[in-house]
Amino acid sequence: MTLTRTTKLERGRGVLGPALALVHTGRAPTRAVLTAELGVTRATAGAVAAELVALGLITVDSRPGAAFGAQGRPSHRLAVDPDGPVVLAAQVHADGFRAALVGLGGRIVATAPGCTAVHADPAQVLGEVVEAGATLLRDSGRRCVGAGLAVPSAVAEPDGTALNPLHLAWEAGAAVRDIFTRCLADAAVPGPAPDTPATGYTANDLNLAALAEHRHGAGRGAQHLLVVGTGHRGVGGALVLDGRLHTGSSGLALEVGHLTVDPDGRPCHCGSRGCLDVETDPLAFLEAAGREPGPAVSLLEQSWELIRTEYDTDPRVRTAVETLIDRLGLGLAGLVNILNPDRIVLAGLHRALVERDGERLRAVIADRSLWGRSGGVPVVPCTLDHNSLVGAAELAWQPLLDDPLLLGG
Amino acid sequence: MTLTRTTKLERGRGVLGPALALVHTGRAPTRAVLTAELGVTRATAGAVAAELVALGLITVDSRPGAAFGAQGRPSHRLAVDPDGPVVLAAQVHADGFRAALVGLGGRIVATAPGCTAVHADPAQVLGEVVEAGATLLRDSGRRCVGAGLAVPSAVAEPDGTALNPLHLAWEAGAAVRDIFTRCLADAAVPGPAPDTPATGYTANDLNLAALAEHRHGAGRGAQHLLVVGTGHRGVGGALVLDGRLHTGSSGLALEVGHLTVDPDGRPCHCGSRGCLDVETDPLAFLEAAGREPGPAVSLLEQSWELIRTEYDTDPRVRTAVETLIDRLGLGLAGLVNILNPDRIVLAGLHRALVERDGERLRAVIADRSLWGRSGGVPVVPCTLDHNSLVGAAELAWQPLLDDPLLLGG
DNA sequence: CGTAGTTTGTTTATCGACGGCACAAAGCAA
DNA sequence: TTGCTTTGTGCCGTCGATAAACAAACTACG
Repeated sequence: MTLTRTTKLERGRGVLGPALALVHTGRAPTRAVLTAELGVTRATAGAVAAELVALGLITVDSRPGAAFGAQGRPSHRLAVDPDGPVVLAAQVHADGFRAALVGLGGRIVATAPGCTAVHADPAQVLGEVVEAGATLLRDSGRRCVGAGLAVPSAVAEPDGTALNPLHLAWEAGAAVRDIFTRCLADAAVPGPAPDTPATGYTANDLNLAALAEHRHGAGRGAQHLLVVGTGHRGVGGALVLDGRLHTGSSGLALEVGHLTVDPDGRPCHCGSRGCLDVETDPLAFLEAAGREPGPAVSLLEQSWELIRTEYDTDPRVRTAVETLIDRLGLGLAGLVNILNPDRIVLAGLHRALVERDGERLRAVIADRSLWGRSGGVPVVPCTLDHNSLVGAAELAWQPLLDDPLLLGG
Repeated sequence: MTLTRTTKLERGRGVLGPALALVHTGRAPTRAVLTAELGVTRATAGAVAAELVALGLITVDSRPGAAFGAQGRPSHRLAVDPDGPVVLAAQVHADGFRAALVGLGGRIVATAPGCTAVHADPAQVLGEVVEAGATLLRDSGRRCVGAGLAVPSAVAEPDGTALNPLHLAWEAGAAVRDIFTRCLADAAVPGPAPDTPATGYTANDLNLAALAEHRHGAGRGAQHLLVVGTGHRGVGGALVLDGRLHTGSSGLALEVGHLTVDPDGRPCHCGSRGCLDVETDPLAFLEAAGREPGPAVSLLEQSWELIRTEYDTDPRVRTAVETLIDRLGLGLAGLVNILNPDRIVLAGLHRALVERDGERLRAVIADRSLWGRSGGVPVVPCTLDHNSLVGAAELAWQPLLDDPLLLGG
């Protein structure tokens, strides 16, 4: 008696994760492409796709007429299941927070507008954040398989503490990841395995923005992606290597804010002068443009608005843009010499700078980097809305992208 | 009739490579440890070890009395086979070159002393290098399974051209890897597969030194290893991430020589002032110590000698050491902020600096790096002789470490 | 209009690496 | 001695994946 009928649906454990990742990032529109990308046979790719469909993660559009292709038998389109599970993503920032449900493919399914709730106690803030997310979940009626949080602070690994949550009035070293995890358990937010509470994945917001841009935005396809950007104050960096966030040995890599870009520049709290941090952030821009800075929280919006409306009319604005581009270019050149990225994506105020005068920025980088003359790194603005939020969702998806069978296989 | 006797010796394709790497780096002294490190069952580990023995790569010391262990059944020692295959490793530098045969475990089996042969034509130099290696091979009568070359120049990927072979009188952009491969074919130096010529793996000497130190020297066990060091002139860096050399998107990463460490310092050919390159190399040291620099080629030896003999007697030497340590510390702090390594290994002149006053260096780094106060990165001198040579051998071993069955399975 | 050619998808048989388990071996501790 | 602990091996099952043949769906072209 050999009734070993366990095959067929149990297939593809090893390549199941990579296959889901390919559909998730839009790099596998059909099973044929999936076959090539995974380097497996058509049989395997077909079985894997069937398994992912059975798990409710992707769809195969088999309707007659939906097939497409130039020659030979047409393909059926592979896509993320729009009715599939979601993750709870959240971002806290100086203005308050934002919670959202995010599906595979980085699609934001529902979002609760940012509520103002700056409070010195992280447990209270994260409690409200999770509560808002849980409400979204209940209203949507969808299955939740994880949760991720973006914070405006360096996050130490592997303990998940926030080292410098300057804008949140939290104490340095707050155990954000543990607190977030506890809040998720209190609100009974489930993780990938049914009926077990979600782990509270947490990371720095710019790091997560980088991850999101790499998978769904301006960083797609880059092997060594460098992301640099400002928030309201200061400058942060992130590196995505071979598709994974590089956070260094203890989560503190890419603290690029204190590269010297002007030996005679402003004094910085780090003790040096002319750091990237104080020379290319919104405050420095407003000063260079001769504008009175408004409330700290909206310095970034104020700078954006200024560049958008007065770049062509006010020469001081144009000069300020050029000054910041020169400083930023110097800093990026230093990073290019050390990291040798194949693409640079800029966020925050820096995004506006590259949008306004990308040629000047690229020229400065090429001129000041050692090997710049031969080639030159592409420097592009980021393209995703809410990239930190989408990045937080990526963090939550990761266990499933590593092993989709966690769902219930 | 089911005579499917193909099992048993064909076992362990997937874990064979990692297993060899563990024995190669000395992290698997017994099959029991191998079992734990690989995360497989004892049965698999045993079969894998037997396979590696059959391939002639490792030995299991089964002699009675050679077993050891605290409790329970004693273990037999696993070791690299001292009579196993070797690779041809070579290094070219300003003084000439050195060729060697290197066995698994980074053991130098035979070496030809450096001959002086600085010539403007890389093909001629590499021809002599390979000839010397081939002679060593013939004399030893051992099986050769690959070849690696270390050059004092940035090597561009994936084309393998030398971008700045300053000390070799070669033209920039020389196709070193191709030339090396051709010389190997001319001399009939075999690669891993029998009777097929070796590929001429080539990389920067400091990068290879870093790889060697990570696998067999001061960098063992580090996950994020930063190596910085000088040659005769200039400063180079290298990063080993999760056991693999990180060379950036085109082989040009870790060009750390042009970090600014003294805004008022010496002018550098890069256009800036006070670069790490010109502030912490042997020439800068000799100047700071008030010594007349000798012939450029031996500036490093001259500096070493000076530190060894006059550090305790001549206050100018001590001051020069401290000055360079302060400058180097500033540069390393910048790198720590960007890369967040868990260990730093110093080579060349920098090795002597950390040996003389490591405390001062660590203090400077901790003081100038953002998160230095909480922890502090271990900074240690390199420990291997001829680490670039051993690193070149690692490059040659790599295909076999990825799949030992290349040998003839 | 029909046939050839091309590419996609599925079915079936089989392979091979590894895990599980039972058992044997080799030392130490009473 | 008799346990106890740890190491090493033989046997079989299982699971992920391949290979190869077949089937399907469309284009190109005479």
